[in-house]
Amino acid sequence: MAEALGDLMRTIYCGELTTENIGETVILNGWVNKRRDHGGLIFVDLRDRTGIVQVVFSPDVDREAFEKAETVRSEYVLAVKGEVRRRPEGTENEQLKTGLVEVYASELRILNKAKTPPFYIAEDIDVDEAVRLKYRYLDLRRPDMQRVLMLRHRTTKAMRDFLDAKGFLEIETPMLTKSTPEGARDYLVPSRLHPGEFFALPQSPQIFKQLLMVSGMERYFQIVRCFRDEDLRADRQPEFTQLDIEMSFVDRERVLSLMEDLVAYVFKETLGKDIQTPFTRLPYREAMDRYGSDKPDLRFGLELVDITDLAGEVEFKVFASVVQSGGQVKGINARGCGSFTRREIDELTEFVGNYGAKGLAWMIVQEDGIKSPIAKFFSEEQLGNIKSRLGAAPGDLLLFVADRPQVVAASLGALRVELAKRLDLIKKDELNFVWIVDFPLVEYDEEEKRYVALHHPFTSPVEEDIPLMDTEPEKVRAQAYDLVLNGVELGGGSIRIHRRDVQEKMFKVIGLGDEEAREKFGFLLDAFEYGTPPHGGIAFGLDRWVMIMAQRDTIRDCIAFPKTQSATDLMIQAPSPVDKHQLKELHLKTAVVPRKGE
RNA sequence: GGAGCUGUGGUGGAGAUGGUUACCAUGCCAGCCUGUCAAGCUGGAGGUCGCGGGUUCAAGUCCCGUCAGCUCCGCCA
Repeated sequence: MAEALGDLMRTIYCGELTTENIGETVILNGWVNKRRDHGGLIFVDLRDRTGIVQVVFSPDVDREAFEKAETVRSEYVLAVKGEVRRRPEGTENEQLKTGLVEVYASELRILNKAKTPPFYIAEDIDVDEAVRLKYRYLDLRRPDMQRVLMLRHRTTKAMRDFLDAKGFLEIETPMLTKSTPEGARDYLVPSRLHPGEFFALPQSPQIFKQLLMVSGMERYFQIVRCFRDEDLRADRQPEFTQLDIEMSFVDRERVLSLMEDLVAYVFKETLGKDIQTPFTRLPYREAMDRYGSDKPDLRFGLELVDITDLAGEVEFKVFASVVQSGGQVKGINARGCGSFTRREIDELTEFVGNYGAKGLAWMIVQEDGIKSPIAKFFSEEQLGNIKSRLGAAPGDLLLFVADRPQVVAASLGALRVELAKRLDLIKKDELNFVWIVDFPLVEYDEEEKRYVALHHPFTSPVEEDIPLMDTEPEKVRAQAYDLVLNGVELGGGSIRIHRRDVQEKMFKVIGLGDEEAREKFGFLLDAFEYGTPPHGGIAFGLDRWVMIMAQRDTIRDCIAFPKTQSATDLMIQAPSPVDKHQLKELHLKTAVVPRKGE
């Protein structure tokens, strides 16, 4: 029997009650977090999005309210009117923000009943994520989830405030747009009015924001949904949100420093943290050499050390042959890990195997020499050189991978992070920002047998490298930059190509023929002929940004209604088959035989 | 496309070597209880072990397949 809200509209939020309110008569609206029935006295913890306060139902105060309270259960929706009183001495609850007071209910309306929820609505619950996702509306009732969404709100608010103050305009771009080559797989939307043709959902508003620069908008931003039909990860969802930014008449330094100000402003406004600027700038090459990653976590050391030159001289065949065939040998000094058991080292070997490494050579440094199955292939002098190169001391464990540079980087880069986790070297509260700069413009794709853009095909090469585009494209540096925070790629951008001749050259390098370029990007090439200012910008992954600020392990926790790893929504059961008529209208036929029962 | 982990009442977990009514906690329901706060006490209901097949006299437990969730590789300009 749900009752009408009537005049019992809240006068204050549960979490806001303090000793200041003692003596006041207040009206609370919220959910029953917990009911404790003592027979002659009932306590109800009432919860709204601000917090919890204890409501007392006593027949001495109001018998009708008390009797109604006996029927109340968890998650019932209530309106309560009552007097705020200081709790009797000895019954204060220090764990509750409002624990010094309680509300004596003089009137209760049960606005709605509730089924027993499948899990307790509280912080730190231990429930299968699938259950949480199926009942996401209940999951989001939990205070820690609400806090993340509030933080997300404050983050976007701070972004908008900062950019507005700096003269940026928030402009929307189309969701129904055009499929383009390069990049991720598109989500396609069939066109009803144009049989056999499709829109694509944007992977990013890249081209539109550049066109807005041609339009003379000068400074643009957008908090915008992007879509990529690729496999998911803890930090990758098929639809995610970017803070997208573009500016005219700027160079790289101008963009980076303004973005540093933005980051500092947002962290100050949301978390109250002071961020030191400018951020470190680390060339891509150096990041790969020292950390084996273009998104290194700089909160700890464990840097990769190149011993290719030393390894080429040893009798150990695995090392020598790798070096001979143009590979690399690099190592990490896991300080103080000399006590690792054989089993632990085997685990690490298996770990690097995931990244293509065929093995993990190891040496334990002891007072009286080196303990290692491969030590016998090395002379004393060679061992000494390796030790000094890695700065090894007794008690250290040295780990080596010999392979193609990509495999060495991937495996040791990952091993570095794994070791840091195992050794607890990562300071959880540290925020370590770094710009990765001087990316190559293109890299050779073995599968496609052509050069592909490392960033995207609109990234400007460094001016003096332009001539190299014809001769040694892989040596051309791009005016591109990524912002990395604690090993997570927060965002990336570049100064764009704004000259038609350079853009055409770029298309040529990546093997995009004149005709295809014309067909796919003709409008862009045309636009570039009408007075395009030099421009550049960046896009940040908002979900990842919030994830780090909220110290969560997955962006699913920072998105109200996320998808599972197989890109489904467990709550609304999407995707789903559609009606035959819908398909017919869209001029579509599926090649799949529907499963039984569908 | 691949590797790994997980799947037992609503929820979280336990169930050596295959063997009688599948255990514990919590939640739920009922009763008692006027100061609790993840209240307490007493009693009760609730699962056939993700699904399918196989081995066996007998399977939650072994085998095969499959589905789902998560982590990772590939992929993600």
